[in-house]
Amino acid sequence: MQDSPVFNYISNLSPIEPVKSRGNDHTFNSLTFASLPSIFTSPQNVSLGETRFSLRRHHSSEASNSESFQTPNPSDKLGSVPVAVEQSYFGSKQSECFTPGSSGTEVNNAIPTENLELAIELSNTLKYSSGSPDRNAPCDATDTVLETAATPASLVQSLVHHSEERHSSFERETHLRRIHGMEREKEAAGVDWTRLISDASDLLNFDSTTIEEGSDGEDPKTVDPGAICFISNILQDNHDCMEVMESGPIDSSEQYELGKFSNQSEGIGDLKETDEAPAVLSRNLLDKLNVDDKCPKCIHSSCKHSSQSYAISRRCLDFERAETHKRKSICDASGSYSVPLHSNCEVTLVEKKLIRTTAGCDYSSSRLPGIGLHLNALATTSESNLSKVVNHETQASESQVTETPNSKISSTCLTPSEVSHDESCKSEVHIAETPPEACAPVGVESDHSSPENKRLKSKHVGESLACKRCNCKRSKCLKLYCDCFAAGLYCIEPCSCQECFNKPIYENIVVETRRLIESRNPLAFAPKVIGSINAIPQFGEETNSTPTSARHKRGCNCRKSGCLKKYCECFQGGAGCSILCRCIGCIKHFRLERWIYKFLYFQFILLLYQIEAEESEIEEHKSRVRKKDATDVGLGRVKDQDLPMTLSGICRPSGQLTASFSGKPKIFSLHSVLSSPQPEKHLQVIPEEGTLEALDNSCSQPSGVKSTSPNSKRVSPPHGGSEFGSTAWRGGRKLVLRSIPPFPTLASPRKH
DNA sequence: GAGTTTGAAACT
DNA sequence: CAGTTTCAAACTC
Repeated sequence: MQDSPVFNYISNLSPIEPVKSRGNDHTFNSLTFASLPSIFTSPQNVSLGETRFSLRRHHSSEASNSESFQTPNPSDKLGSVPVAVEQSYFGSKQSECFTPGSSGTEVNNAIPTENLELAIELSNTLKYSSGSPDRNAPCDATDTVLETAATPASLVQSLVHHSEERHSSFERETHLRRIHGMEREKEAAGVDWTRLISDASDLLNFDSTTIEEGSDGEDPKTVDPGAICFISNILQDNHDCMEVMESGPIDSSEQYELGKFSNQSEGIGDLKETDEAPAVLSRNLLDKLNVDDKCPKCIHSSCKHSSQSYAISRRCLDFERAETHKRKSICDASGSYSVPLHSNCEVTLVEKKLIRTTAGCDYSSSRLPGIGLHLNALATTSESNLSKVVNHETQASESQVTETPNSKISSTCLTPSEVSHDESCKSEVHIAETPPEACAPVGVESDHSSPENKRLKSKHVGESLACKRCNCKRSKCLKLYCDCFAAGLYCIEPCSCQECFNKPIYENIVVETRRLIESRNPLAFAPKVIGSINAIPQFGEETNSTPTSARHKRGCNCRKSGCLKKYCECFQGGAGCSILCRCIGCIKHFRLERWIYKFLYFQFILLLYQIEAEESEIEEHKSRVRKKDATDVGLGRVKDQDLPMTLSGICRPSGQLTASFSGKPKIFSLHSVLSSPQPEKHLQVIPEEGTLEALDNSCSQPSGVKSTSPNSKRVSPPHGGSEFGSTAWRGGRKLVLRSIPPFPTLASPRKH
């Protein structure tokens, strides 16, 4: 094929020049036009770049870790993913009850770095471990993959525990060296580890092409949303799992956790909890991540645990820091130890425990009176569920949930994601009880200096994700403008809002307003970013290779930001833009678009190839006809088959209308193009300004047969066109690439 | 820190 | 439903 003159001709064309887009700009983005060879790349090839990216990221974080270990620098951003991961899972350590000015500062700086690396290792490893859909059990001893995952996991556990115990830096270094050693082993493992990274890159499915295309050698921190997406993806997997299991009973492991922790909290005390917590963290994290792909099959505890952990993690983003902040206060007040919380069960129970144990001890002067329940949770709260989950605290729970104006609990920090969880996993309702400080990011004191708040907020917004600290002035925090209100949260002390009505004392107003808004838009308070690909079935997406892909529920409408700034809700939510987006100039648009580009380009090549073939055939036929005409001159006989310009000469029966990529590209009729329904707005073929576009305009006749003259004579094509134009008119035929069939039919060629 | 830009939400 | 206004966050200087 490559030796054919057609290909030589095609190779001389240059139809893939960057084109000026029009209309829906993200539809035709030159950046996604692949070179010819890449047309035939499989989705796996697409992920190669992601793999490279992931590797790059991996090494980058690795280097950063080493460096950070030697010279702990709290201001070091350490890359984007690490920050998010670290802070989501290990952030609580940063605000432990270190004595100010003590040597703990150094430890405090170093530990998160370790955890950071561990988190990366863990995420990659566990993602890998979840990559096999055949796995039924999380602890299959024969699964070497899982073994690979388990080893660093145990190390993580060990390390976290060590860090919790504030071991010496030498010991930490030893562990780090062990990790690095393991990593080298894994790298030596070769293919499997590469797959792991590749899968992890899929996990980091925030469209890494942005980085690849736009910035070689650019600082990884530009991909902050990826960190968010990373977490979201992890969590979403569990969310998916949770959805499968949403109506299941509370499983034994949960009860076990509950009971265990309850026993701890009741029988052993804070000190014990402190010692156990890091290990619990590790286990929970591992369990959560390990169950990623088991969900469809498992009816076991891991799933429930997973669903819990999802909420845990999201909640950890909110709570851990605040929790430590609160605990710090407790420490200051009572001298007790901090209790890192990493499970929602634990959160709940320890929350309650703290409430109980600190009853009468007003550890936070900033607490607001009122209920601390998410509004959605309020609507869906079931006493039976409450009693089911926390039957040992039924009384307290219900009283707090229903109405506790004098409760020490005042506010809620359920994330939007949890809103959905409230409905599907009502066993978590009890977790809604949260102290108001829960929304305050760690390290941010609850002062009211608005600018500082603002700055710090922007600094930590990617870290804490759901900690809304609004600054509303006119909306009274009763409109969706208000992040707190939109997230279903009451405004709390760190908020700098004015004339705020989004407070428990105005509960009726808040509820009523919510109801009003929900009447207009039932999904107004739903999570803006949904992470499951199943939530938005999309054509062309590699559903098999992409486990999850966060998407904005409505898509963005960005025009100027290129969807690369936080103005973009997709970007902000760590989600790649999707087919739902109406954004203009988005350079990181959903991979579907790239798929379309490739498809169109391939179509175009096939079309040219066919034209060339037909052309030679026609020329041959013409020569024969001329000879015949020479003999029949004067008779004026003109046969229809002698007119290649008629529709019949161009088109083929629909049975031949195939865009099949297999077999010889013999017939790719324009019939489907010409007779296609109203072309989709953003699927018009506009490879080059002034060429096809002009053709498009000139060929807007629905029949598309104007190329035949009234007297059945060939119509001379216009001259002087571009390469494509000349091609389009070659042989006296006008090629009308007015549109392509609607994409769904493209996605399923069997329909043709 | 003030002013500008941006895009979602709200409104018409 | 489309266009406009309002709003608050993000961003710039």
